[in-house]
Amino acid sequence: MAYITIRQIAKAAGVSLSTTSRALNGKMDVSEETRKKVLETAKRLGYLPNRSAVSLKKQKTYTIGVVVEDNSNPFWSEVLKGIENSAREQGYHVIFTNTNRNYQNEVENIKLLLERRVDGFLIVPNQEKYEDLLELKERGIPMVVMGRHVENLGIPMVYNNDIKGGYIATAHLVSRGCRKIAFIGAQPYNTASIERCKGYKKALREAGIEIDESLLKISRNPMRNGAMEVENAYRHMKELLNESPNFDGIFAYNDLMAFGALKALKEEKISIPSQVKLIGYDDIFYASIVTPSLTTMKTKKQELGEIAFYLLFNPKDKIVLDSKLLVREST
Amino acid sequence: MAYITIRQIAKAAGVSLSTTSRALNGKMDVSEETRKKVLETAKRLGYLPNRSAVSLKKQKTYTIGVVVEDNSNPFWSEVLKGIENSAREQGYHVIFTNTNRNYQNEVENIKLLLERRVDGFLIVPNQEKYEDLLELKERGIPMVVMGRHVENLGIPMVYNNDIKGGYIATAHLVSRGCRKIAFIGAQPYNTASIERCKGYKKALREAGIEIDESLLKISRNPMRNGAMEVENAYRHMKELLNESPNFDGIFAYNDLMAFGALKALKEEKISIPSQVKLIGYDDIFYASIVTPSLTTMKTKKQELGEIAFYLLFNPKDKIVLDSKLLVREST
DNA sequence: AACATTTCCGGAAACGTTTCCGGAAACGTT
DNA sequence: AACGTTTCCGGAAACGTTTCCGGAAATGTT
Repeated sequence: MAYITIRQIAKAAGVSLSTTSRALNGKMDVSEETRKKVLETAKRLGYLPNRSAVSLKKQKTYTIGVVVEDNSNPFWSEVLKGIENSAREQGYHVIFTNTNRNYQNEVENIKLLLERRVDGFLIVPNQEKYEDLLELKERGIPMVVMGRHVENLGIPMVYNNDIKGGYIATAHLVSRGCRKIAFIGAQPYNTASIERCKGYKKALREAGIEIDESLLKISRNPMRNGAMEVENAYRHMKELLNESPNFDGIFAYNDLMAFGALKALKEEKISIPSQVKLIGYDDIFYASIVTPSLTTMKTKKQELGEIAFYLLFNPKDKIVLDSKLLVREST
Repeated sequence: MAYITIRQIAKAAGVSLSTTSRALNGKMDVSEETRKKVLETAKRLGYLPNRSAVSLKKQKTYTIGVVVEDNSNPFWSEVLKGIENSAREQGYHVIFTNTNRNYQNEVENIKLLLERRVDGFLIVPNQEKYEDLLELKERGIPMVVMGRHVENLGIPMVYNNDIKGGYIATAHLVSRGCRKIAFIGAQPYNTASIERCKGYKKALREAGIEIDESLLKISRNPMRNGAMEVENAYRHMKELLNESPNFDGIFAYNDLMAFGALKALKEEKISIPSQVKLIGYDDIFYASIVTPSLTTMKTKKQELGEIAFYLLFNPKDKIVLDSKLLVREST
């Protein structure tokens, strides 16, 4: 039941507290003989250092806090996995928290993680408000923004080259013969969505296709989780089918939204890819499972997490990742 | 940069350390007047209690450790979400760790969480070895086993009624006219898989169908993540199609494995549900997305997590959850 | 007015570590 | 043999809290 303390080891091994500590921590000021004795009794008694005490003394918790919008979204699950892998390698633990895309939750989560004195923050900001991040920066706590491109904040970030990705995706649809391409976006403040849309427009311009605002759909509804993303895209698609059904291609913000579009198209018996071509973004695992399998932009997910962790202690301005076109049946 | 301590508040408010602490913690031995003064200065200085110090003193960390096989599996993602929701409500944080179904990782993760002095463990044991759990129990630390049925360990658990679920799933296939039903299982030591198989056999016996061992597939390969589950099921399916292709129904251990089966069937141009009917288990979100949409046993996922958390501090022998048949296009 | 009770407060110890500092013993150098 | 170095060790303070305890002041009781 009760944990063994360093003091008990000291007594059992017949040496002082400080010597015990030094022995356990591999410091130099201790003879080989006593070190062995201490290590042996520590093992025998089943000693496990109390990290709270160590943290208090060393002013370092070996814990990092992650604030993400929705961990049940497979994209973020993968990122999380990358973070956890890197963290474990370096002796860190991860406390992760969900915001469900709510600013107040974000603020609250950050506060609680500050009480834990985490050594760093990995954050996906999810509103257009950044006061909380700036306050964090003010405190001088290491932090990095993941998956979003927020300029002029002076906070290190790692994100996708979404403009380029959006461009490639759209150009691919064009190369497949599409001329009336719809874009189904996320919330208006989501930088990834904004930039994918920029890339989309660029590709259209280059192809000499006029941009049709009625084919642009931006989500204004909340999207607290993956199911709601699918649902939103589904609704957008239904609207589009009513309002201006003469499109021949769809670029969805991400795979989840592509799935929603897919569902709507299937219901209307519109065949893919012959009548309409569809491309998603992220290449979450299920993109290869659905029928027709989804053409998408493959992003680096675990790498994103790993790089984010790395950046925490080796800050750079930003690292931008490229995504790759992955052609499947839907285009 | 530096954090405010209780001592600084005391000085700023002109009261003693102990009074400050009492004021902040809502203890009774402090007048309304001084309490207000203390609270106000604490707020003004931006005080955030140091949880390491509190933990050390109170011998309680308000942290629980979760040890799970693979957090990127949507089933566990949902469970995790349930855990996190309950935990946050009660002022707890969650540190979760992945084992990738490796016993050594499990042991290592538990050890590190013990160093953190977590107040409780939520565990998905993933091998047939339970020494580590028993040792944990010995220590008297609250723990509960999730999603697995391990008898005679004296450890509280919450899991699915898999025998019943397997029975219902199989009976459903029978009621749809299937007579030659294959079972695609997980690893031989996975209690959930074992019990679903038991239910499967029971349903067959009751229907007067002889059990054909050649239609039983148990995974012996590692399944470190979701992709490998799909892959394994895919391989099983291919084998089955070679060895004894005269089946007309498939019961897969879970939805991921059902997806793998689906893929193989599609490749062989076997039409579902007309030629072969397919049922999965769990009702992960993507079951409704694939084509044909997947009939499955809907399990309580977030509830599982919530109950597991509840059980930690209100131990019962066990809680068994029922699953519900959800008929979709694949049967 | 004397006493008992209640209300409020401060001092100090404790939680389990790490680390600074000083000193004893052993060794090497002349 | 006297000195300076090196090696090893223990005492004690500190990290930021909570809580026990004793006591002063205020209040109530007769």
